[in-house]
Amino acid sequence: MHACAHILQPMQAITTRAQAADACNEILDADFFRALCEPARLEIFRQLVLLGRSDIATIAEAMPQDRSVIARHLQTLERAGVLHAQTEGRHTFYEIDGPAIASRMEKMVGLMRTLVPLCCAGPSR
Amino acid sequence: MHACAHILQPMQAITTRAQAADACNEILDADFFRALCEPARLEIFRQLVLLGRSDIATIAEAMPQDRSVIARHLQTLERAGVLHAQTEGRHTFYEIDGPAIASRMEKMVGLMRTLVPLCCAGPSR
DNA sequence: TCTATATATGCATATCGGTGCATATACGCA
DNA sequence: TGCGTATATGCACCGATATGCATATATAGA
Repeated sequence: MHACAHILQPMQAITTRAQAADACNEILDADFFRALCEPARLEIFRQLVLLGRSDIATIAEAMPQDRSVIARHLQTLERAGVLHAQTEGRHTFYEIDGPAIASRMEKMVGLMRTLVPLCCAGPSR
Repeated sequence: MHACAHILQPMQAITTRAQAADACNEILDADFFRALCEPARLEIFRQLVLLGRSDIATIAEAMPQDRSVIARHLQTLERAGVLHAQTEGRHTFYEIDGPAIASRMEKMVGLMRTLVPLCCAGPSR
């Protein structure tokens, strides 16, 4: 079992569809996906890639929407675990939480790989 | 370079934030996330885990919504690349496209891991 | 303390999307 | 061909949400 096997396989083996369905409830989070399904929020994410850790005003400069709208989108992304927020004086700085996102998505990849032999290979069998 | 390194690293090295931002446009698809952000569609996905390849009526039996609603959700999931559709006579069968989802998410994981040293470690530096 | 700035929030509005019903279309079967 | 079934689609309704403006709150600096 080599170094990154944890990416491909979940902690404890899933051998039945019922177990896989339970794992879906644990791993697939609607709020996480909802945070990333909005073009405006995806653009904010991209701006944070370009700018690195930045405050709201700096991010809003690169976008057409009102600052208050950007501030709310940033809150949404932070609550979904996509960004990390840090307040310093009057400024609130946001930063992409890359490790957290990668970790969540690794679990999803592991789940999908588990699903293949269980339910992606023809009818019930 | 061992077997699953492609999961952790993108095809060609990304060394600048501008390149990373371009990669975001390629890899992060709003439609894909939108398909999975709706609880009803996530439940359909879970039903397909439990049932395996099934037609619309079978899936709809396990859900409170009207069949037409389920049919539309299935179309949405199929267009987003989450499910695979196959019509046989009067029936349309849907199946989770596990390999496709895993492949997409692996790219996302690779992107996130690339992002960490570029823009998740403090302000512009 | 007073002022300017950064962010947060209440509110109204417009758009988007999920839902159900009615209906159309397509197919298998007698 | 005629009937029943499975799916697709047009339509209207309604709740959720993105947006912008006005305002409140908080903080740094003079």
